[in-house]
Amino acid sequence: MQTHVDVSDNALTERQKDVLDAALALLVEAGDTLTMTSVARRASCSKESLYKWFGDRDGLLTATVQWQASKVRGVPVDPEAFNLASLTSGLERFAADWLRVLSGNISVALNRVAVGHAGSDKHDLGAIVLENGPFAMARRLKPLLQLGRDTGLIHFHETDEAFRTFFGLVVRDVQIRLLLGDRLGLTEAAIDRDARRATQQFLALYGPHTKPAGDGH
Amino acid sequence: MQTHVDVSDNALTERQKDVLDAALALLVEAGDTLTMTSVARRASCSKESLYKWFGDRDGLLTATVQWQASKVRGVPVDPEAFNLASLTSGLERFAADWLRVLSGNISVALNRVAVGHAGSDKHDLGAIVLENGPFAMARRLKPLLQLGRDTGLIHFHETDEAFRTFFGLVVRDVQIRLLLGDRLGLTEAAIDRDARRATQQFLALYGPHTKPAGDGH
DNA sequence: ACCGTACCGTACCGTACGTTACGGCCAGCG
DNA sequence: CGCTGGCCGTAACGTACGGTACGGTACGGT
Repeated sequence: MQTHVDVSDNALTERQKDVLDAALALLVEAGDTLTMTSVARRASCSKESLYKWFGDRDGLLTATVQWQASKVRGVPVDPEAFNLASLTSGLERFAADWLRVLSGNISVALNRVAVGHAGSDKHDLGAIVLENGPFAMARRLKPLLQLGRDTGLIHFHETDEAFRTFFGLVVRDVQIRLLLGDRLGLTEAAIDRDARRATQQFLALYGPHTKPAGDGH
Repeated sequence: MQTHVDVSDNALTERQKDVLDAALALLVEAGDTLTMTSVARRASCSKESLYKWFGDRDGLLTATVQWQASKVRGVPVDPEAFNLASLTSGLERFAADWLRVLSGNISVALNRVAVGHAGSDKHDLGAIVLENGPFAMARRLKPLLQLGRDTGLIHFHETDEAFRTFFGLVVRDVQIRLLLGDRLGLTEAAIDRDARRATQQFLALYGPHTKPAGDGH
């Protein structure tokens, strides 16, 4: 007996993708209180199909999380002429992208259910979100950091330590406050400003010996 | 008709406190899946009493969160002879305390249920945890930061911005990873090291014009 | 001795929801 | 045309759990 549907392969019917998108929408609206019936109704499919495709409620949630994760992939940075300007803009773009994702409805909803199910779970949603959230971010950023170090633009011993500092400077208390229900409406302008500030602070700590940067004015 | 039990006053019987401690323990063990029956059994009290005292399940959870919050109060800093050393040690102590609380079982469990209930909630647990978590931390730290600025030891425009940067440098990805189920066993030594590193980085950004600090190796 | 109050233990009720089963519709195909 | 298989819609089942009711006990006040 196989585990019904494997999302890592693209073994998903268009129909099934539609169903998962419906589940995603409901997850955003209703959080973890979504019912199998509501998903079936929203997607205009039968509960029988839901159980045939995804096994059980947990399987549906897992498939939904993985489906969303598979949509966010990609966007690596490829460096040719690499200098301080491209490092800076790379960090800024990365920070802005990350803040945009974090503050989006979908990310907040998925992180909420994953946090709620963390640990005591068959398919451990927490691990999946962890893998496709912070860890994926680390994997995407580290090459840029190491390139910066190799070219002598920034200095650190542990890549992981540098990454985590950058993470802290970018995210700060934004994510936990959003998860706890604080509105904190991040405008596009505020995101760009935060991304620049975080990058300047990071460069002040690890970068060329400029004088330390303040809070951005 | 009043709302059953007011935790802000100490209008709690010893018996009721015992019940809330039992609920807290169950929350740590079982998360949001704790049932009224399980609380009654663990606390050796009747469900009738639970409903008389706390109204409903939500009221019990709310009272439990507030009860825990009321235990964490206090520990303000009072400055007499204030210099760079006392600012540094104040920041370090603060950071270490915060990391210790954050990584404790109780904090993780409470943040999990609060995140799960955020928004769609009668007694909005998310707001309560927000108030007693990040916001309380900000209220406790800001006087120290402002004292530092008044005495010319550090420089910033917005106290809130300075606080949030410190928050980011201290917490980094620790909290979200813990909430998502990452073990990440923080030893006492690691916490002290992180507290010192975060403080040094903060001072490098906002403080006296020393050269920027690295990641502490 | 009697009453009211507070509480425990437990049985009970109602309901929501996960899960399963069934009947009907439609498409592809021999 | 009739068979088969996949899917929809819906009804039904089982259960877990929130919430309530009730009998029994201890205790303080009068």
